Amino acid sequence: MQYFEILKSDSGSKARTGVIHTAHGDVQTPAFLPIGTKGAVKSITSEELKFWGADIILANTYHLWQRPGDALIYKAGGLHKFMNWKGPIFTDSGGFQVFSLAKMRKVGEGGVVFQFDLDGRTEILSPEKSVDIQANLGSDIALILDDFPGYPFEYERSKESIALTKRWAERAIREYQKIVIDGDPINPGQKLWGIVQGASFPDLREQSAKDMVALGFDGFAIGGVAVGEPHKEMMKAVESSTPFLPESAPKHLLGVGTPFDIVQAAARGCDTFDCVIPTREARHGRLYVNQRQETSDKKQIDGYATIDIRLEKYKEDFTSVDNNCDCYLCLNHSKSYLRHLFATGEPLSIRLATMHNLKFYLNLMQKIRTAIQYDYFGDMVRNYQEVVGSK
RNA sequence: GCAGGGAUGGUAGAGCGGUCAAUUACACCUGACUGUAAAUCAGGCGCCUUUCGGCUACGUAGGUUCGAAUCCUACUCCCUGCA
Repeated sequence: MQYFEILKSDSGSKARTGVIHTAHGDVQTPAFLPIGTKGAVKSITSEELKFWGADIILANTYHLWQRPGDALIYKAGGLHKFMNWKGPIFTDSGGFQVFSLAKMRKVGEGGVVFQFDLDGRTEILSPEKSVDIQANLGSDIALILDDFPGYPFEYERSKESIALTKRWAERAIREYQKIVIDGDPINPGQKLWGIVQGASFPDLREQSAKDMVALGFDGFAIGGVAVGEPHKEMMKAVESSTPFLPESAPKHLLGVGTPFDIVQAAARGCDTFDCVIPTREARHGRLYVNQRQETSDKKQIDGYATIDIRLEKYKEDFTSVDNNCDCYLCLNHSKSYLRHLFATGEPLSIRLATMHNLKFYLNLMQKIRTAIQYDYFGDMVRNYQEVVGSK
C-alpha cells in the first residue's frame, strides 16, 4: 500500500483529499493536528480527541526529553501507550524550540547547545539526538532537526539556515536508518520527514525543497513560517516550496494557523497542519464561531469570527456560543455559563472552551475535505475568511 | 445619652500638609496569542485635549496654610463599647 494515497485532486487548485497510512492508523487529509506538546492536549483526553474526529496529534521532542525523559517513555512502551492514544502521533524535532528559546541557546554545526528551562542543565540537541529521542517516543511521523532564524526574514541568514538544515538532514537520515531500520525501535513503522526552510525567498525555498527531495524523505514539512510574518509572506513561502516537492508526498505546514491560513494553504497543496491557536486561545477566552456574511450583492458566504467570552456583555446571554456547532459546550451550555466559569476561574472553563475550538478546527477540516470531494472547494477558498466587526 | 473609630475613584482598601488625579487588588475595557517556557502577556481605566496642558475631585459646609484627601470647627451618616 502506498504511504500516501490521494483520493481526489481539486480541479481549480493544488488541494487534494487523501489518506496517510501510518503504523497506528489512517489520517484523512487535509487534517489538523491538535497539539499535545508534553504528551497531552491540554485538558482533553485521548478518548475525547478520537471521538471528535482527530486522526492524529502532535507532541514535542524537546519537552518530553526534558520531562519525563524519552528513556522513561521507552520503558512505558512508547508514547502511544504512555498517554493511551492509539492513533498516529507526529513529533516535532525540537527545531522550533531552537528558535523560541533563543535566549538560552547557541546554534552550531553539531547542534544546539542550550540550557533546559526547568533545571538549567546544559544539553546538546543534535540531529542524531533528536532522531534518537523520537525513536524512543515511537511516533509515527518524526521530523528532522532544522534551523530557522525567525522573523523578519533575512536572505543571508536564511541561506545559511537551509544549508545547515540540509547537513543536519543528512545526519538525521543516517541515524534514522541506524535505529529505525536496522535497530529495534519502539515503532518500526516510524517515518522521518524532511523540513523545507528558506523564509519567503523563492530561490531558497526551491533549493531547500530540492535538497530534501534528494534525500528521499517519505513526507515533507514546510517550516519557518507563522513567526509573525504577514499572511501573504506565509503563502509565498508555501507557493515557493510545494512545486518542488513530489505531488505524491504528504506535506505538512508547521505551526499554521488561523482558519483562513489553513484554507489558503490547503489550496496551495498542504495536507496537514498543526497550531496552538485553538487550544491556547481557548484558555484565554477566545472562541471561534461560524459566521455567515452578506456581501454587497446580498450573497451569503461562509466565514467565522471570534468572541471573547469573558466580556460582560455575555453575562446574561443564555444562548449557545455557536448554534451551528455540535460540540459538547454548544449542545449543553450557554455563553452566560461559560463566562461565569471563566470569571470564577473554574478549570471547566478551559476544558469547555478547548473542546469547542478544537471541534471548530476539526469541523473546518471536514468542510475542506467535503468541499474538495464535491468540487466546490474553489468557492470555499474565495469566500472563507474572518468576519471582522460582527462579534 | 456617653466614649471611641470611620466616611477616598465601579467595589474593597492604602495614603495622613506639598513629589496625589491619588499605591494596590478586584471589576471593567483594548490589544496580543500561528512546529505551546502561555489557564499567559501588554496597555487603558475622573472629565476635556493628539501632545503640552487645563478642569473637577477624597461625606457636607466652613476655617488654618504659600499649599489640604491629609490639620481645625460644625453638621450628616455609619460602626464599636458603655448605659
